Amino acid sequence: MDKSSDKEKKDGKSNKGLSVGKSEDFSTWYSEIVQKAELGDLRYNVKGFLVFQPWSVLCMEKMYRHFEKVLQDKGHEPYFFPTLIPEENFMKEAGHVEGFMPEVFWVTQGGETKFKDKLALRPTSETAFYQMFALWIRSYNDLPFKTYQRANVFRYETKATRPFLRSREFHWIETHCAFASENDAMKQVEEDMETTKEVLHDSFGLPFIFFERPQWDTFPGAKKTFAADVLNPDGKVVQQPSTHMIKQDFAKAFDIKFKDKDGKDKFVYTTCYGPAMSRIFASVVSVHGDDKGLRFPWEIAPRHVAIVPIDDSSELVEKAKEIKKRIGEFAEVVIDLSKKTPGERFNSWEMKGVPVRIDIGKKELKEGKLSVFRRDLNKKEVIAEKEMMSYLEKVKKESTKNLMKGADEIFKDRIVDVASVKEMKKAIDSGNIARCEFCSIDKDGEKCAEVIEKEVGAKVRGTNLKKESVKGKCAVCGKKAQSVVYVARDY
RNA sequence: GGGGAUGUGGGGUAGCCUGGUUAGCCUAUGAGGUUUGGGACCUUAUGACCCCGGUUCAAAUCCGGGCAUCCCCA
Repeated sequence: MDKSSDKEKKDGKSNKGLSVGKSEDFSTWYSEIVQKAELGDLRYNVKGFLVFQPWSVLCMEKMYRHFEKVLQDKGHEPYFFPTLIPEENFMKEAGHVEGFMPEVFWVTQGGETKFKDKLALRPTSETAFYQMFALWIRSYNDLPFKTYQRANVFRYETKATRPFLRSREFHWIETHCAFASENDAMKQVEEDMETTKEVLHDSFGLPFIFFERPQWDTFPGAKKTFAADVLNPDGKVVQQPSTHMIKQDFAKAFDIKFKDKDGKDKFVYTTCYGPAMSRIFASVVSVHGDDKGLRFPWEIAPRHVAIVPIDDSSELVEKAKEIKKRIGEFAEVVIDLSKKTPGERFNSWEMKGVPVRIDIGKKELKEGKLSVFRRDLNKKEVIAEKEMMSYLEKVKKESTKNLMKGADEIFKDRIVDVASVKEMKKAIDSGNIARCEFCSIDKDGEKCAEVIEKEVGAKVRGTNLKKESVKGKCAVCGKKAQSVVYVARDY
């Protein structure tokens, strides 16, 4: 047998499972898991767009529900705004225009009629919300005014697109809020950061660092931008929710005024916050996944339990149904009646990442026991059937914590202090985040940041919100340092 | 922004250099059957050369153009 047919055989087999471990080749692992666990179908024939398949949709729906509940509890009211934004709105705020223009999809025609004023497919909805804010907000009694919507937005990305991580259409929540004072607005920004921690870390198990972005890297039209960076296994960071303290320029451009207690008309202060479900999903996949495939925190698992009857005899199928009924509302259960061999079904549920698998065969039936497998620990054990519910409760309670614990380890030892560009390059090239003293994250520091981009191929992510003491010199230009910044490659 | 590749059934690929039979293989999918405790097997069926032009008796293969996609570097 020659080499090429050996390879074919190997390739053929790998088509079912993953051909590489996550740690040995993350990039290949990621594209494989997207296809093989049926998260998304990339064959849709518009570049940068993909079909979201059930296994990812079910998870993202849960994320949405969770996020929306937290936001509503904190006083945000839900809206659905139109997808189209008139060019006129869009052009009102100069900084915004400059930042988003290169990425906007335009609708220029309806049927045969060419529009005189084209319409933007929203890349974000400030300019849609704000014109309505101007109509709705009258008095200080209307403030704070806190809204959100779940929406899909469109951006003509010029960087390489990747499924879920960066697509030209993505799914997110955007909050838009208005306040009477800058102080109130700043408190909202802090609340947004707290929300991010509650949801992303405490519920979804994703570790991140919140940075204040340098002045040259703020949201177009914002005064200050704070963003959570999640670290990927390959050492690159992914920007997750960001929250923005917006300049009053927007309120002025859209004429959003309120009559204050003193009888005077004043402009509001606005903030916005944008957690992207599709991108958070990408982080859940890449952070929690292992060599066998996906793993999910219980709360956002597409399904919780898969029951695999070893063969298709009616007694086993009946037993599976009975167990499903008994689990009832406690967890979402699928019974796998596909005609694949048991081994293949075991493997495919592990790849798909259900937290618990229950195998039922004649052996279990006879002994009144169940073979159970928990994905967080990849541990298989035999339990008495009557212990089933307490076992599920235990896994529900522990599995998210276990994943979180594993994920928190990621940052450990990955932050390396450096004092020169050379050291920085070395640290970044070996998959770390570099931390150094830096002249300034105001405009003055931009030149040094450009040097870093050019020499190291990485970006200044900003300053950690936890205050860090500065005593030395900028690692790039050698002038007196004012900040400690983190530098990383990003997606 | 710069560079390098590649387009062959649903997915992954061989064939291309050196033009020539019915375009091979793995996988997926449909049907039938034997199986079933960690990625089974048999029979059978469906299904492809990116587009336009050129060279030629003959093009998946060579040439030109277009379109699309992927990778790397800064």
